[in-house]
Amino acid sequence: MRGPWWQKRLYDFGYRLTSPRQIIINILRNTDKHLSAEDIYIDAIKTNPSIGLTTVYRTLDLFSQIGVVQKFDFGEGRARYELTNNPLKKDHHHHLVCVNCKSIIDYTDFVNEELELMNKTEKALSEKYQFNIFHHTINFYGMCSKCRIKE
Amino acid sequence: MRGPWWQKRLYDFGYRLTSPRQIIINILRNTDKHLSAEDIYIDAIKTNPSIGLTTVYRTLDLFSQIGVVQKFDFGEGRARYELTNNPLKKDHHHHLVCVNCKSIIDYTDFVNEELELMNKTEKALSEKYQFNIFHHTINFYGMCSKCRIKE
DNA sequence: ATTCTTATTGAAAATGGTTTTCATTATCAA
DNA sequence: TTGATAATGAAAACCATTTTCAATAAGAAT
Ligand SMILES: [Mn+2]
Ligand SMILES: [Mn+2]
Ligand SMILES: [Zn+2]
Ligand SMILES: [Zn+2]
Repeated sequence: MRGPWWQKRLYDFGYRLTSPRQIIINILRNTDKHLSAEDIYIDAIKTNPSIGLTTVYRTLDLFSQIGVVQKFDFGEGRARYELTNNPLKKDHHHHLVCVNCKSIIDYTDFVNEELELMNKTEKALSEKYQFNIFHHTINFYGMCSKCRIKE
Repeated sequence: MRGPWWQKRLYDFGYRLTSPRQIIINILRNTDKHLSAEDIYIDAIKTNPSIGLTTVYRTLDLFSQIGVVQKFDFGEGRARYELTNNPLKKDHHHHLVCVNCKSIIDYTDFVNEELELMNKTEKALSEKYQFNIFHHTINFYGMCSKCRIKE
């Protein structure tokens, strides 16, 4: 049972360890950005030109389901993905989204206070509404400095 | 300058008051749900069968831009819309989303505490990252009681 | 009330991200 | 090494949303 945590995750769910899955994980491990399926595909074919975009979608779906990656929709008409435990990233963070150029900033300011409140809220909500809560998102939407200058 | 606030909004931006726009507003005024463009379209053609789905999309876009409606993406592959000042709804609220059946609950528990923290965070973020922040979202994702029973 | 400008509309076609299909290939337990 | 079957890639299908364009209607000017 040696190997990275995400391989254990695959194993536990009865999924196989394949080359495309390893390549995709490595791409996500080596970026601090929020990549789209196409971003990942373009990067992946540098390593193995025979990988299909379909497989990228399927893999990201699978990883989302077993909690290895998180899928986000910031309202640009395409999903973006982030490795759950990315060594290059701040651990738990929230997002600041530019509605104009769609750039995304990970922030951790007040994140401890946020988390404390979110935990309290989560507890109350799960009781009151009988919800089993898995995770949460906090997004701020606005306009970045670059976009404001251009206007 | 008489008339509802959203009509003033149209006027201020130089847009015209049209029949489809009135119909769509009325649909949103009379629901406490989070409607998709198609939901609205299906309801709209009951009042005026000649309305096109294209117009529904264009109208919702316009209303989003001038702040009359809020557009949400809960990760189902389609957008949902909510009137900004809906008399049937709690004023400022956040969302609880079932990842299985996609049902959405508006909650206001701890919303004052949340808002207070969000304001503080917003101030810090807008300074630190030179962002002009317009609005925010808080979503909890989980599984509703009905879906949990079925599993 | 009538005219005129142009914003708005509806139908049809196009777009583009994502999913489905299906025959082939690769993983891994036996 | 073998067999069962999970995973893959290419092509086609899907489907929410956008674009195009000619016809219509809102509302300012007359
Ligand atoms: Mn992030
Ligand atoms: Mn709501
Ligand atoms: Zn920007
Ligand atoms: Zn549910």
